[in-house]
Amino acid sequence: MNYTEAKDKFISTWGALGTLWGINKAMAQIHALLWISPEPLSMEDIMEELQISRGNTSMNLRQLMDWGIVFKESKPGERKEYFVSEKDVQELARQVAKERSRREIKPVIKVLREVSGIEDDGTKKTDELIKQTKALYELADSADTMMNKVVNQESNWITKTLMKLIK
Amino acid sequence: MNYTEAKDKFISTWGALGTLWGINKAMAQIHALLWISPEPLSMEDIMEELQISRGNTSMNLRQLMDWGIVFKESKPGERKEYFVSEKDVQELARQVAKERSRREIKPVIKVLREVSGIEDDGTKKTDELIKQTKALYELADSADTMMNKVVNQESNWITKTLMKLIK
DNA sequence: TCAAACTTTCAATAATTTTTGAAAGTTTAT
DNA sequence: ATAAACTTTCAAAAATTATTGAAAGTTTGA
Repeated sequence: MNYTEAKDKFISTWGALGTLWGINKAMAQIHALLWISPEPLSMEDIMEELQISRGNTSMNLRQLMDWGIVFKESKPGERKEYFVSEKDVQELARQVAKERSRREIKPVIKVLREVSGIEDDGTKKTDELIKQTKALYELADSADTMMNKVVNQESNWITKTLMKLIK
Repeated sequence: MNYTEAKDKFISTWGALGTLWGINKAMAQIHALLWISPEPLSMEDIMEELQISRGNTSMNLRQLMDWGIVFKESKPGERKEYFVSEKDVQELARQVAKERSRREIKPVIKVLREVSGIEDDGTKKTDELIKQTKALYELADSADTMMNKVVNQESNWITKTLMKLIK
């Protein structure tokens, strides 16, 4: 496998993984491209390399910036804007965990707390609803608390902790 | 919030979370419905409650069974088949983690190993490709190893471990 | 063996999501 | 103030994914 084959394989695999996890393909592929690029890339560069439109590129770069894993960079004396990705894998993981918690997990936890907190009328179906949503609430809340713990630690805490758990 | 409101809120929230994480809405909602149902449900029951077609119900029940989180149950003397979900939250988590690892994470790890293992021709772009995909490989591999550790422990290992980390 | 009761399959259709591209918007240099 | 260089927006189109429903398939009891 030469450079080009490896690059293309990485970009398409990352795009496919994104799709599987609810992230659109273009967004994941732009991230992959920037992740392995030693230099900042312009919008033109990205459009050209991934064969996608200007609008698509613009919208997905905005999303990546909203997620805090891609940044704008201006080269002095140039009108064009360039983009770079966060290059540290731990920081990438922290940022993704933080955003998914904030946008997706926390709102669900809130609903689980509300639902499991309804008044128990003593019927079997109400008992079961309360019992099962409470169990889910407790699991989700522990997992989320841990994720946020991770997010607020220094960058290599993850690795150290995982290593301790694994061995 | 009464029983019906709480039930509907739980089912639609679970469906929406599924969608966000790449799981189809019907599949997530069928799971939610079975999760809180004190009794096994027939295909008719599910179609009726969620207002979805027979075909859709059948296909998504199959997927839930493939994931190992829903089971068929036959009531003696009845022709119809009934369905129940795994009721233990830890077992649910283990099973989902195990399947996502097997189907989605492991294949990506394999690609990351291949890509990061290409011959280094000493160019800046090849250096960066290798360095960045290797970092991703190491993170993904640690995370996956931990997940599988979790999967192969007794059911309450997760809770104990999370508790240790959080406190 | 037949037929009733039930489930699965799958081609067609519908719904949703993504992508495009051109117009509108913005910034900067003169 | 103008225009060139660039980015963003958004309605329309395309692509993808989910859903339907009827035909085919299966199982069971008589």
